[in-house]
Amino acid sequence: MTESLREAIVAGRLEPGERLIEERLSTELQTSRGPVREALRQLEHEGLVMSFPYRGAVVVGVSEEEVHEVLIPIRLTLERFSFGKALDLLRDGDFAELGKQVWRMEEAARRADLYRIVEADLRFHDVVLAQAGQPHAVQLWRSIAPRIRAYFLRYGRSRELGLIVEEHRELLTALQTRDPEVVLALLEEHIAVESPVPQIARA
Amino acid sequence: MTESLREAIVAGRLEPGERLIEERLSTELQTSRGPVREALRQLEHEGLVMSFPYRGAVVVGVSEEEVHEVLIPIRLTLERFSFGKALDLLRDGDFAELGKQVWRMEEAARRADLYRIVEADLRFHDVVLAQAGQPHAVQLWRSIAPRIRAYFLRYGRSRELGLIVEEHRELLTALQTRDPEVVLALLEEHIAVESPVPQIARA
DNA sequence: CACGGCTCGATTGTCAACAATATCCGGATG
DNA sequence: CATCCGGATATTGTTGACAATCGAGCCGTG
Repeated sequence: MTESLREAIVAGRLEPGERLIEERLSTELQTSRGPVREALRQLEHEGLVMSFPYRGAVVVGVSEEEVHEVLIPIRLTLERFSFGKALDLLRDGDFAELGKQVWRMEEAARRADLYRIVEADLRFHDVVLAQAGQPHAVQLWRSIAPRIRAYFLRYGRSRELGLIVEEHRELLTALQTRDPEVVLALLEEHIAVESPVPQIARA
Repeated sequence: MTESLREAIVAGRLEPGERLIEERLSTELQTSRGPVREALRQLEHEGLVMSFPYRGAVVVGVSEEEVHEVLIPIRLTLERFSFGKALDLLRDGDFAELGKQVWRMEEAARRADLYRIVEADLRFHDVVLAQAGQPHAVQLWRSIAPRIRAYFLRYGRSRELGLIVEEHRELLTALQTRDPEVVLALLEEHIAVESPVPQIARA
């Protein structure tokens, strides 16, 4: 139910700046104000909404700059760490799930369905993150992922959709080797391409 | 009110693993279950608590590894970006507030009061972050800061307390020069010392 | 006409009762 | 004796009513 609100924002049906009134939402979503409040808090912590005491909540956008300079670097930190941890913990069922997401991406790429590609893309990463057994990393991942999703959908990258599929296919086979070197190298590159100017000072 | 719950966890009066029952908390805190629920959600998004549907909430700890490999690197990303942004935006009032925090740290260092030092330390950084005008950066900062606080208080660093004060004094004067080079160099070092092994691959 | 205070409508915050769900424990059963 | 089923209990999820607060518009006053 918080899901449908999130979708409305992420998919762009609700514009940044738009007010979210609890009572209106509760009637639209066929529930009472309690659950709506919790949903709004959830979205607030996913950075999709900002709220102020006694003044309500508004939809918030993501600047390209913050995506590249904050969200993507944080994502890299989280994934580097978690993929390394997950390597020895992934089981057959997980690989099956990952394969399923790659397959979904294929299907979606065939139809040029950006929405479903991004969905499967993030789900792929979520599966690995979740298996790494690092509570704070998952928690933070789930906090930033929706914003990245919103950004990808709004400013849909020009990159060939097929490339995304291919990269994940490679990532999956790399994971199956359980070799940190290979996996982290691929991962780094996969995420970095979306972050034009890494601002790490070079000696 | 969520403040007092947070304090109890951060200061270690509530051990990791301990259950948090809404009704009990609501009577202790002289309020009803509604606000308690919201507080628990807040703490969940600060990573101090984990909760599961129909099964309640428990206090969660922070592993040293996640602090060094996840929280501190993320903190670095956030502060590098935000300090740069804030440089041109800090006003006299802000510098006054920063000076006040340095003064508080002095006082606390004199008494070897780790709690108040950490409090003023994080407040110092919050002031700058808040002025940078980057909503996602502040939001994420406020999400990770409490865990860092909990970690510092629990595994109080061995570093000389006086050093912390000195570093902030330098940081403040650097900020007043509004020179990015100087500020970022100091900041990088200040935060890095708490992160023994930066895992950035070096060529 | 500008401005400060006041009232009022809209909206969020709080509360207490009720519904739904999970866990624990005892008893029947193979 | 182990195991599975069922009810009792503890706890969370939901709801509707009430209280507190904010912001806009009105009105009097300088």
